[in-house]
Amino acid sequence: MQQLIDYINQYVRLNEEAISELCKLAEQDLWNKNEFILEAGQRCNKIWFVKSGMVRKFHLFNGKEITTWIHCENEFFTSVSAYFHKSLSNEIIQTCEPTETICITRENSILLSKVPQIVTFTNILMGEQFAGIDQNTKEFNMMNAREKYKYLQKIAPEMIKRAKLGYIASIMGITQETLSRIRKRL
Amino acid sequence: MQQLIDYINQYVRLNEEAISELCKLAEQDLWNKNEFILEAGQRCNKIWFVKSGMVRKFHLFNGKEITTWIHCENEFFTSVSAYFHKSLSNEIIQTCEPTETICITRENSILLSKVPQIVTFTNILMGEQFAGIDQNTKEFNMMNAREKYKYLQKIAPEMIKRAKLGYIASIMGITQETLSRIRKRL
DNA sequence: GATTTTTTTTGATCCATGTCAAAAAAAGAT
DNA sequence: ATCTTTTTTTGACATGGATCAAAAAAAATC
Repeated sequence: MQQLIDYINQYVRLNEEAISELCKLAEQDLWNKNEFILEAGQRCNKIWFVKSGMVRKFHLFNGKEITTWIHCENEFFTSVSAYFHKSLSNEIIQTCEPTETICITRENSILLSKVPQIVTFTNILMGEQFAGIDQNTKEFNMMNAREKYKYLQKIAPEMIKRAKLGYIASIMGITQETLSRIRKRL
Repeated sequence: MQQLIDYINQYVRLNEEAISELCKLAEQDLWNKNEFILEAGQRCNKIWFVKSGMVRKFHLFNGKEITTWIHCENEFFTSVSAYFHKSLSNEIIQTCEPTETICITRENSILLSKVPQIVTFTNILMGEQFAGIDQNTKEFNMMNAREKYKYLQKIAPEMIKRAKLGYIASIMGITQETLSRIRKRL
């Protein structure tokens, strides 16, 4: 739990009370490799934080798995569309390694919104993520495969080091054969 | 101003007081075709609503204009990264047609956060936009040029009808020659 | 540590999209 | 209405990345 507190402390100063509320309302989980944290068709009422390990978000398209992102230590993740639209998820979230997560449910997040520092943090986080996705989309669309790879190396080095070739290729929207060739003559 | 109120009313019920606050704090502007609403290097402390007309967001990359999105009537726009990071904008926002906008400055948005319905609306809007971008990114990355075009026709028909070929091609990350050919044999 | 399964690499070929150049069409200016 | 500028279309050719198949390497299992 300390790890989440440290992370939030980078953005806002949490006092005793805020920390105790957080400890009361955040839930820790332990997952094996390849376990499903969220399956398609489920509702998604949680936002998770990766304490250790790595998780992959993907969906099925014409029977094939399309990986959209991989989250490593100290990142938050959820099915953005299912969480915010309160709809059934078409995204699947699965661990890639043995993983420890900390999660806040929607209910608890409402309770936490009585703690001003948490609200501030949530707003900052939201803005960051929003701006981040906006940025990535823009950049990505204009890049060829090699440029995309270099960009990912810069913004997500852990993912590039640890994730399977096929997953990374899927995120980039190219085949794994092409990614293999790019890596060879980089 | 009524148009903005109507729009917000689709999501939350605004009472007399909320409406009067909004009218006091929202600013209307009129722009000619091709005017710059936001230039590169400026700070961006506003969120705009398109009352009529059309605006284009783009940035420069190797001296070339890369269009990232075009907003039509009843859409909100801002430089997401500059607004949320409070940084200098690398995005440029320009009108494509004579355009009427309504904007809320950051200061006024803080004042408006005393009106609970507005806060609710802001949160909903934020979630929508976030989920929307997330969705688009995912979809787009896996599509070929023709599929992207069909997708845009579905989610942004006005833009496809009214915007210049070159702008749309840029959003799609393809050349305008290719888009011209796609349109021909669609 | 040998065997099976999964993942990555390599090769050959094909196709979608890019590039460059020029013509045609449309929009804007006088 | 005519002329000029901008935008869109068309053609010829080049190329990045896809596809299919198979080999090599790495990881998991017994």
